[in-house]
Amino acid sequence: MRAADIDRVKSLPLFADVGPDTFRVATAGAHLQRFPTGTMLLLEGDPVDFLYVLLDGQVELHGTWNDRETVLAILRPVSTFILAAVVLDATALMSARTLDRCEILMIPGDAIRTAMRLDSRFAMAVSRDLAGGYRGLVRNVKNTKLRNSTERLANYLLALRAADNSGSVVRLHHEKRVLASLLGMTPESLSRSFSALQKCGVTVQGAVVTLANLPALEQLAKPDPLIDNHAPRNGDIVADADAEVWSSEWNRSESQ
Amino acid sequence: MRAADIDRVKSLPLFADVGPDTFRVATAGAHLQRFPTGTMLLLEGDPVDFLYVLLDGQVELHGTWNDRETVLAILRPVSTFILAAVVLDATALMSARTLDRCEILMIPGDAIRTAMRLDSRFAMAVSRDLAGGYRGLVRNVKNTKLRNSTERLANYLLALRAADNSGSVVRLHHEKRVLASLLGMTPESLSRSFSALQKCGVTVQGAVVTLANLPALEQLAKPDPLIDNHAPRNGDIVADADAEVWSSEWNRSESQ
DNA sequence: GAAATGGTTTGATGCAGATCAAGTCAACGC
DNA sequence: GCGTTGACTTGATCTGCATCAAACCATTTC
Repeated sequence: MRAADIDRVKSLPLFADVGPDTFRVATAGAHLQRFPTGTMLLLEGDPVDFLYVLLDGQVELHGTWNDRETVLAILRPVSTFILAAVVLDATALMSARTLDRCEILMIPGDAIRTAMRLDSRFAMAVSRDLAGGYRGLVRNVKNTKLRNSTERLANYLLALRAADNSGSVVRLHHEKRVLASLLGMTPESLSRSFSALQKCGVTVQGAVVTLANLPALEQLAKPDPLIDNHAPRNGDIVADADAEVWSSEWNRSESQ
Repeated sequence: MRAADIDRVKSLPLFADVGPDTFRVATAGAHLQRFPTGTMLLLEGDPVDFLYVLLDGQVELHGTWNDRETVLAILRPVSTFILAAVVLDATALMSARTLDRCEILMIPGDAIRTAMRLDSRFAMAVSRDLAGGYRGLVRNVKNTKLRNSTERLANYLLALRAADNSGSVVRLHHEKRVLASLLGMTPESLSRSFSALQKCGVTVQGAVVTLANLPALEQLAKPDPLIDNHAPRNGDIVADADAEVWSSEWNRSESQ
């Protein structure tokens, strides 16, 4: 593992707060691995032996039932996943598949649990990570139960814009069919939702989306800090505690 | 607080593993309170100052957006809620409302965070609790995204049966309109889903539901251990680790 | 360059579930 | 008793989204 990679791992919220000794215990036996596109890293139902740290590429988490499949989250570097299963030493509830060539650090679950036992600061960091992931999922559930598909898309676009702090042009980070499943709709419906947003100044060219009329888009989307983590708090300063920082997608969607 | 109540709190997974000293720190300044039916304990957006432990009665957690409202979970004793917000010292993402007269222990968030810092075993217990809650929500998301409303109802009934290990007669624990919202449908649709299940031997009389043809119901419901926490693991012994134990509802739906 | 491939869009149609509106039933109060 | 209230059901209708099918378009492959 390169020194630069070690720094990137250390800079994760999960490890930011721990001393070098705990860091050594936690990452004992960790190994870096590269995977080609489309690799199944983990199948739902499998026992989970490692905490995964995505350093490069994209990973999709999905679930299946009765021949149906749905995308639950898409991860981008640097993020950890299946922490919850590691903490409980349980089997995976979601499958993980690489969407690109990926570079992933795999940390034995035992090492994580040992480090937690030895260092309450690390255990607290794990708790904070899990709490943030929990709240991300609560937001996700509210999003799907309270909004229709066009509203979800509109808010997704605003969240993208906020995350990449881009101007009026945002780039989609993944294929539209993947995005559709993530947003809980079919590719056809996504396509039609995009056209429905034309009246709010939204135009699409491949992966490039132009938001020409932000006020109109926001009026339709009605972003809400209690659902969309990017949305502005009504008042004042952002509390340090809300370093929870992430919605159900991309970066830091702590998983399982 | 009565001695019996202390024992009930101690028997929570969150506290089961900790020594008497940590328990004393954690519950310092805790006070027991009674609330009438329909009391708003917490409004989404409010800062969360206490960890709540429901000792008696039922509490509904719900979320709102744009004049729409949805029930996210229903808690039954003994369970804790809003642990995630307490850990992060953040504002609530869900509102909490009593459905009955309730008896609730309120533990200052500071005390919880202090106890975590002092005792890594307690911090690990918090992590396990949050991890279990996280996985409950993952199951919930899979349930809503992968199943239609009749399938969700069928699985709900099977879960009820398993939780109360009742025979072929189960009792609904709450009003049908609340159940409908929890399952992500309207009361009218719930009513029609119940009639749709008649062909699987399901009959309803008020809160009493009779499951006269379990095999048929299961064939429609297709319960899955990766969604429904009650569902039988395919093989052998249930791992201790899966003491995660709960789906998104009733008991132990660790919240926020 | 032609053909094949795979993602995306567009159109026509169908259906699950929401909405709107009565109607039923039980509990409760005066 | 009788009327009120509120939960639940039933029926008629509407609509958002899925499904099915074809067309489109960019890449890749030979």
